[in-house]
Amino acid sequence: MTKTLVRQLFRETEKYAHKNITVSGWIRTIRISKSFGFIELNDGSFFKNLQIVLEKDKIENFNEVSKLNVGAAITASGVLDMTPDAKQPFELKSGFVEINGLSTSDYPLQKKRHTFEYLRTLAHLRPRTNTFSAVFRVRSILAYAIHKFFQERGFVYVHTPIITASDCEGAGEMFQVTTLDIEKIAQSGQQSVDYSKDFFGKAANLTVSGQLNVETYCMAFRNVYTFGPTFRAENSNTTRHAAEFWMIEPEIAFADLKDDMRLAEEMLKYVISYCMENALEEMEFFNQFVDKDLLERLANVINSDFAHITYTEAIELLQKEKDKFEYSVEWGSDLQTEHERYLTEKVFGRPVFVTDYPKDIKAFYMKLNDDGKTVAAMDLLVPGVGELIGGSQREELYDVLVSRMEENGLSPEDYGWYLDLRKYGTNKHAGFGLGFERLVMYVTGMGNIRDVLPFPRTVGNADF
RNA sequence: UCCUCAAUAGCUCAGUUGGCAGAGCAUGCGGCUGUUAACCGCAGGGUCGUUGGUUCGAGCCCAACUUGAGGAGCCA
Repeated sequence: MTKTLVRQLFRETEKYAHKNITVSGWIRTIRISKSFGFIELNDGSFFKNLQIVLEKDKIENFNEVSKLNVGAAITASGVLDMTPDAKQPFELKSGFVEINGLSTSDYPLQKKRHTFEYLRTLAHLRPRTNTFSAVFRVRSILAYAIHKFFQERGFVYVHTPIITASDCEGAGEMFQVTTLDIEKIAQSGQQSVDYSKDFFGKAANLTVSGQLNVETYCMAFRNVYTFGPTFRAENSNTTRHAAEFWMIEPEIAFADLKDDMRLAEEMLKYVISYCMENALEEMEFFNQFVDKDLLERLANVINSDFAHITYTEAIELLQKEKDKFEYSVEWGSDLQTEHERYLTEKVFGRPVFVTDYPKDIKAFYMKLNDDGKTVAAMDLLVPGVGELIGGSQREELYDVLVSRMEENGLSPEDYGWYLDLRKYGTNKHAGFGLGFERLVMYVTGMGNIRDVLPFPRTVGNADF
């Protein structure tokens, strides 16, 4: 039996109108009267449901079907009827229903609104709800759009390692990876751990960033990107942080900070446009039920040029408005969340690049500017989410990089392979990191990172 | 890690000044010939997060703990 997908019915309606079709899916709602009834079927291929009409005298097992619970899996055949005057454009007048899998009366998803907190406890069932079906289809489409953007421009996709024995990169607390029996070590009472006995012969961790590794491939392929999981063991409990998240890190050779920002802006506009064209129904749903200004805001992002401001200019601007802030603003300290949001939401009302931060609050590998005080770094701030992208031009001068490492308390001998890149054919290069979940949040309007990760891992929570 | 708030039926919530534990939805049964979170009737469903305290009496007041949420820091 050839199955028709509900997506096809909506996308190529003329082709299926008045024809006999067979569909399979799960019951979202069921309404039964004495001699007829309706089933809303979702087959997973499309955001919207197909209404199936059941008539007692046309369906052999009507009584059995009428007792089905929400969540049951069925296969139904019949004629696709056009219903231009009804709420739905068409419906399936069913003549045959096969029950594939029953559900029970304690099915936890009701035909009503649930809180996101409750649905987080049902991570295995929540993709069956409207909101999460929309979120995770958009997540998939966005991931594809990112690959499409970079591949169309000749970027090489590099798989940087998940496990790393590199010393700290200053990007955050790391999860240790070990095959040592820690219970045995604890019981033995020994004072220190002999990592030479560990799997890799030294201490190893899960990666906090693929950047240093991908820079090596940048120096071979010129334009490269990573897109993979990243792990941070920070004890941070916010709507924007997870212990396991996905990051996109492009790196471009023979390029400076301006090229980097141009790339970031083009990429963001590209993936948002792609999503709005390819997830129409989902985006409309978000605009209606999650964030009323979403489509307008995203259209504004696509059509306007991003703003630019240097860190120093931003500090001057914020100092004039200091009454509005809880925290004071001083040159040399990092911008607070309230400052970032004020800049992007109130001052500019669109995405803004803040550039040239003081070197002391940024990473060692960032390009030292001619003033000797700032580095060629950029953060892209967006309304609603805050920092979406962080990037920089990299320090390409061997001696400067070594002294920057020493200033940051790192031993250059631990980074021999990284320094080699400055020894053999160094050139200006730049890159950025984009938190994929923050992008999904920005595009969907969802307010909590736990609701854009299929199975979120946060402090104290690794269920499912 | 810090600050604030919350926890009552399967879900979403109400519960007055400390005095009999409530509603809607869901569930079960019955009704209904075009429903759209269908509708109408009836029924079942509770250790009020946990532990302790104050009180004649605690869902309500107090303390600690647990869990969750929001904000801050850290960051992507």
